[in-house]
Amino acid sequence: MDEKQHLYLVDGSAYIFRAYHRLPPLTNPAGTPVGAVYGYTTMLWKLAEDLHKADGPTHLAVILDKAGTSFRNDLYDQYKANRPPPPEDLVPQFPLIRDATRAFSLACIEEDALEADDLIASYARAATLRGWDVTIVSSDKDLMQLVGKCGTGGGCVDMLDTMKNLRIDVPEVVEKFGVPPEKVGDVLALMGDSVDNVPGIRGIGPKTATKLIQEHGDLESALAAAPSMKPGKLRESLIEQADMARLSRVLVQLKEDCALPIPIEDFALGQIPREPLAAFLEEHGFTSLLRRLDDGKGSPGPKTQLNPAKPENQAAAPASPQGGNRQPLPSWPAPDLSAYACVQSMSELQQWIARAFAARVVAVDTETSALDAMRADLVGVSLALGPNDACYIPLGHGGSDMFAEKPVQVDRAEALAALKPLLESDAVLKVGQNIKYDLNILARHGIMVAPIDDTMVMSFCLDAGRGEVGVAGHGMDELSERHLLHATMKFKDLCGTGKKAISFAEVPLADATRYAAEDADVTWRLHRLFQPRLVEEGGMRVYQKVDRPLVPVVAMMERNGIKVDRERLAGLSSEFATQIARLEGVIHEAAGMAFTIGSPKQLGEVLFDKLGYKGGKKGKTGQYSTDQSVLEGLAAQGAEVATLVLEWRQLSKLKSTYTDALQAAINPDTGRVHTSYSLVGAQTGRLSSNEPNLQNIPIRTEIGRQIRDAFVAEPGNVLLAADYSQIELRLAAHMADVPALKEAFAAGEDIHARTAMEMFGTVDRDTRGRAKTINFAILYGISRWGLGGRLGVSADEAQAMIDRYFERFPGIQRYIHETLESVRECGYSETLFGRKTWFPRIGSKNQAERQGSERAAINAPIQGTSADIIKRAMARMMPALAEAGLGHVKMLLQVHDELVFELPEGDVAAARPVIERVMATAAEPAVKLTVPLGVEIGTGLSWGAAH
DNA sequence: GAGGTCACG
DNA sequence: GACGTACGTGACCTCT
Repeated sequence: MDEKQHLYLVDGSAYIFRAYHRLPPLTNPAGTPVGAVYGYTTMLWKLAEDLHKADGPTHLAVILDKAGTSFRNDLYDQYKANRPPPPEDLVPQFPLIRDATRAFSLACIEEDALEADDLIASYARAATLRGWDVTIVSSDKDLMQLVGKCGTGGGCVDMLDTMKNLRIDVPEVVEKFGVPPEKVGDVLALMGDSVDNVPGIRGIGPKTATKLIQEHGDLESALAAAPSMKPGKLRESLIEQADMARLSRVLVQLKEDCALPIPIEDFALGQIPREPLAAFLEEHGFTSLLRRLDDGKGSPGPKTQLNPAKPENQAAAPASPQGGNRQPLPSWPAPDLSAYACVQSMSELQQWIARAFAARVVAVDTETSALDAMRADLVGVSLALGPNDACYIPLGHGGSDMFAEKPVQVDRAEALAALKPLLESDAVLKVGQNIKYDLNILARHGIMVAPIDDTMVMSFCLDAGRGEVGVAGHGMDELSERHLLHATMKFKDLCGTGKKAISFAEVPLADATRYAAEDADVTWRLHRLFQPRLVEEGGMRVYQKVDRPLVPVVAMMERNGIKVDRERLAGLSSEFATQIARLEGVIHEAAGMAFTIGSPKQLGEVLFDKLGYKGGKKGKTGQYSTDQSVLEGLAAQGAEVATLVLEWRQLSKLKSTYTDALQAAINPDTGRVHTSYSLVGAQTGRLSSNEPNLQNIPIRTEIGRQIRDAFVAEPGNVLLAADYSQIELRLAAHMADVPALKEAFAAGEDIHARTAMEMFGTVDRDTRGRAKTINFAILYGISRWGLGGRLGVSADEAQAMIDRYFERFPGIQRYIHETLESVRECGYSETLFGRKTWFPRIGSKNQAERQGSERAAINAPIQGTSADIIKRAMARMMPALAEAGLGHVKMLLQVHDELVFELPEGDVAAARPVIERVMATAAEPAVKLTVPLGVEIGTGLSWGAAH
């Protein structure tokens, strides 16, 4: 008949304490801490996966402690008396443990006046008597007394420690206690238990207790033998505290005859139903588990941070121009620069590290000798654990002046070795302001910092667009002044500027401590402010789902860098130089005088005053405009000089910005060019690239394209470029719900040709080009004058085209109207993933300003959604490649709708479909698009050849 | 430091 | 009646 029954008894209460201390302080979309719940959920998941395995559970119940006292308190009023209250952020998780258990449709047992251990012992006994095997899921040492117990029916007990993935049977117990399980109670009675406040015998620890029981067999024999022992402390303790030991023996004895509230048959496991489990996983943002549930595959996935899954439909917060300060400041003391510690010994450092482990959240900042994360040397590290509770650890001060005395510092390698476990611990959240920089600095020292939060990125998810025009608005100095009403020390005041500037390594320790520790302190405080705001204001979703996972990915791309062919660039530079010199001569001759061609002012005067060409002045500065369109106009009039100047400008631009600058940007250590991406640079959520900017390498002209050929792969490798095709138009078709455009994309049509057909009834080079212009005009927020100017038609004609467009593509006009209405009402626009961009000037009385904001507001959801999608693709890319055995493929660059990789030529065939799939499905499962995302992939020995 | 110009998506 | 006319960036140059 029946196969062997196997009952799993899960010690839930003990588990969540361990999970709490082992996992980072995660929160669910509602802001409730759920780190321990997550750990608990994954543990149940693992057990459920064993369901059909040979030794897996046929029956399972979770046993929980119920708050209150037990019979042991009647025996000993001090029992568990000195147990500290559970941590504040664990308390709200207790009820969620029951929810989680119910979500798995599992039984959950708790009884007043009974401890979980006693219920477990009683159930274990009942089951073994019936001949069932029992596995106790716990690592509690008290429960080890039960291991190996076999009932008359033939069932036996073992234990399973899911965290260490360890089976505990009799040999393991013997290894731990030196005695078999039935003697464990005697050992425990002697050694006591400080956590439960079981007294034991003072002065006797595990070693002595084990030895005594090994020698004498059991507690009573050991106590009886005491008078004949050799005189000493041990003998006296045993005699004097014999009663305490006997009391302890009773306290540690498990009660095996409790009434069983639910019969064991009721614990039978079936297939775990999808609901209510899916709803629970979704509610708490356990999306990786949710995905596995839907995949129906059980392999443990990557540990993911939590993501909200709910759309944000809360009422919009009133728009405030600066953002932030609506809530009162917490009652923190103002930053006190004299309160910070300078850590100059390993023992002090060890104390800070221990306290950081206990605090579980630590703000971290690194100080370096320069701003380039790929070249700078580490000079020091600062940590903050709370307001004014911060320190600076100098590691590389002094040294440039060989006569000056070097300040006392801990050895850098030793300090980093001590910091590494903290910085890499899953259980401690590391908070930084622009932590990507610190990630890169520390990665160069072999430390892979995780998990992280970034206050700069958090600020961006809250307040993008809110700062003054042209100001990034997410720098620490600004955030401190805006949110903490505190002016930070300025780097300039410490190190100076320009030629007189000194390295941070030369700053005296006292000043360096004040500056560096203040940064960490401020970062810690900002984190405390932003965390609840992200939840309340609905920014958590995009932060956790899109931006935070991207930080380490972008850091890695920056470290990867890309190889450029220096000789090729140098060749182009000298070619360009020759041409420029030749053109200069010709231009000066044509002008009849020598002048600075690169000066728009001088050029304007030469063209319009001296040579007498017709052209308008421009506004405020009273200066002639000489930009490309003006010069092209002159050239069309037959002005030879204009043509020459255009050519000169192109070559000067290419030489100074690219062929010269890129050679200088090659890192001497790596031989590659490492850009730096800003995650908060563009209001819409796009990345930006700087020093050097690798997002504007020429491609549109043949002469500029040669520069792309200088971006190359290492020998044996190729570059692979993967582009989203027309992603913004596709998103516009989806978001505005335009049937004709959606059909065209679904059918894989040439979208500009389709537009031309709809607009003009015919497709040729001319109408397709005009249609393309109109399509872009739509994305950018259209005006009749703007479109007319671009197409070279009157505003009235342009308006007629716009009307026709709206007619042929219904949905667009509605989208524009609804977007603007919503922005006027809420103050911000939103992407499909919930990224907000604020438009404080949408209601401006200045028409130009207001209309500018309106155009930007029409564009932001589209451009921003596109940015969200490629960011999601980037975050998923390396895990997906690694799963396909392609973990060595390097992701190098992102250019808004393009990703560039470097990989061995032989791996192209394998990598191509993975990259294609990750990019094409990047919106899922959060957003279901009604248009396909097209991805085009090319490879070659150079970036130019990969297109 | 501002303004003009132009490289990219 | 004038405004100034496409969205988003960053780098380089000149001139104050």
